[in-house]
Amino acid sequence: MKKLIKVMKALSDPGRVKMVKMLAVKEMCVCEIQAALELSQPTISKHLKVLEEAGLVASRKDKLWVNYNLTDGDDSTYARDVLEKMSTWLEKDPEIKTLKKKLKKISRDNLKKC
Amino acid sequence: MKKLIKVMKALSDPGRVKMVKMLAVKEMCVCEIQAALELSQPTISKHLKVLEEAGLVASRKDKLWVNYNLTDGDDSTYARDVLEKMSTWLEKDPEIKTLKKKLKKISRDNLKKC
DNA sequence: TTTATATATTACCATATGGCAATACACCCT
DNA sequence: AGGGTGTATTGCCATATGGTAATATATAAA
Repeated sequence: MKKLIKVMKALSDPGRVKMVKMLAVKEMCVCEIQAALELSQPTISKHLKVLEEAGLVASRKDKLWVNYNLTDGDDSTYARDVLEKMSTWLEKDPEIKTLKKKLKKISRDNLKKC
Repeated sequence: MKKLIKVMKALSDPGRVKMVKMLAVKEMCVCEIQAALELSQPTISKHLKVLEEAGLVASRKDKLWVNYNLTDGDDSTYARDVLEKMSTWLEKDPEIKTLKKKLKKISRDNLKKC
């Protein structure tokens, strides 16, 4: 039950939902996510932690960067099922579409400062 | 997006999740739900409203009683998909199992006062 | 060793949420 | 009309949540 609640709560925030939709496209570091959404760096970090603790997202260090990606949902049935649904949900949502376009132009290399 | 958030938020509370699992078994009025969970009547009403606004639950008046039941999720894809998943989720959860047993003994007729 | 950069943590604030008691409303039944 | 019962609403409180600025930590480069 607790795990289900964590998954649901994790996806109860627009910012976190956007992050999941973005990470479905590609692995991203915190500063890239920050450039896509307009939230402060600590806020991004906090949200990512919530997603991580719900078993939806995992991180991998690469030198100075921490790359985040979606898990395959092996943490729980809930995580797996919901991630599967998330891959179809919001595909036609205008806000998400715009976000995905924006994503193409974002790379850690063209971010002067993270 | 807003609708998705509402669905997720609605299922971010253990009490509401329990209500959904119960309503999957049978239609129930507020006082029956109250007898099953140990929460005050206003709290139950408030939770049901949240579930209703997420498109997960609907109500039907029968004289003095208001019977609540699950919708078929026609409000949104999210509601439909999540309700479908909810029918399999938590089926082995001990707390839910106990609740379902308790449910058999609960009828508005053997509740002295609602 | 110093400096710079990417991320995480902390401290703090404003708002949202979940809980209840008290009250209001709606619908019977005399 | 009046009383009884089931549900909804209101008002209030404690805690949770989402946000930021400031700071700490970690790694790379000079």
